[in-house]
Amino acid sequence: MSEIVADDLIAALREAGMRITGPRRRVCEVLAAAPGDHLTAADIAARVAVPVDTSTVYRTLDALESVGYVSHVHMGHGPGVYHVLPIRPHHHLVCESCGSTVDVPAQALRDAVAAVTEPRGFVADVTHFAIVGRCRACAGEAE
Amino acid sequence: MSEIVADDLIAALREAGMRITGPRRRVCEVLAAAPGDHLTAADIAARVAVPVDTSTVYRTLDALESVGYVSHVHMGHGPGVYHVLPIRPHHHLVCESCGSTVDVPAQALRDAVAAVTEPRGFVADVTHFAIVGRCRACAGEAE
DNA sequence: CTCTCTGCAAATGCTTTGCAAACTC
DNA sequence: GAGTTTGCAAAGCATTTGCAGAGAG
Repeated sequence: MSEIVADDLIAALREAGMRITGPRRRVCEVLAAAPGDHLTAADIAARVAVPVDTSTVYRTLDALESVGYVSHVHMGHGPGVYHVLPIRPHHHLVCESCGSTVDVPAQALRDAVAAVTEPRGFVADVTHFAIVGRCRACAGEAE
Repeated sequence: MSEIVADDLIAALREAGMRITGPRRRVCEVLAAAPGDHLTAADIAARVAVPVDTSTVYRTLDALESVGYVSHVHMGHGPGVYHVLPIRPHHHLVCESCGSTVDVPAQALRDAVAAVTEPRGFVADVTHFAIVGRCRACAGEAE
């Protein structure tokens, strides 16, 4: 029941007064089928059953984001990744060397970040950017 | 004496076996003349006395980065920014709304980030990405 | 039937690359 | 001179936009 299905996304779009089309449905299906994944727009375009134009993928992701069901994160240097909003917001640790990623609960850092940003009146969106560095394996190799 | 001057950067390039050329010297001068600034490659190209090609600016920044004198940060959605390595590493708070940035000492967050990443063997480079959100002024307007 | 959405193609913005000529050492 | 470095032009990505036609409501 806490699992998000394609129809939830579709419903949200409909409630926002948007039209339900084949391409949008297909993008929603891909997203719902990959609950924990972080997909690029190109990934989504590649997984869709019937081809959908990249621009449409972006437009659909924007729509889902505006409706609050999807968020995107900027990883290292590559393309941005999108995923259905997790129940628990999380950070992304991206290895600069091998590109692997690890998720960690956002709550772990939220307080620390707030302690730094709040005195300055800054409201941080801590999950919007990745923390880059080196994973255990690559950090080991380096030295 | 703790102030970095263009010649320090030049010297570092020379020590790394690189050649000292007019364009490189000019990029170094711009960087040294803006100690606290975060400049895009285009900013640097614009500030240089005699025109330097953008690709050369990037190549020079890469060189300086490899020598350890410069670092770059990815801000919100726009271009990356470069600056001479500060004595004290810092985070960048970028307002998604107005684009303003605030620097905060990295040390404030280092421990908190380490607490989250170290158990996973991840060595974070916390200053490489900006923390995005809304500055006091824009956060106020929003509501 | 109206208004939104799609696909295509082209444009954009940032950054990188290939290459011949210019310049350092 | 030998080997880097430059400027230029072009390519490379990721993403956005204009527009005419297709499709949803």
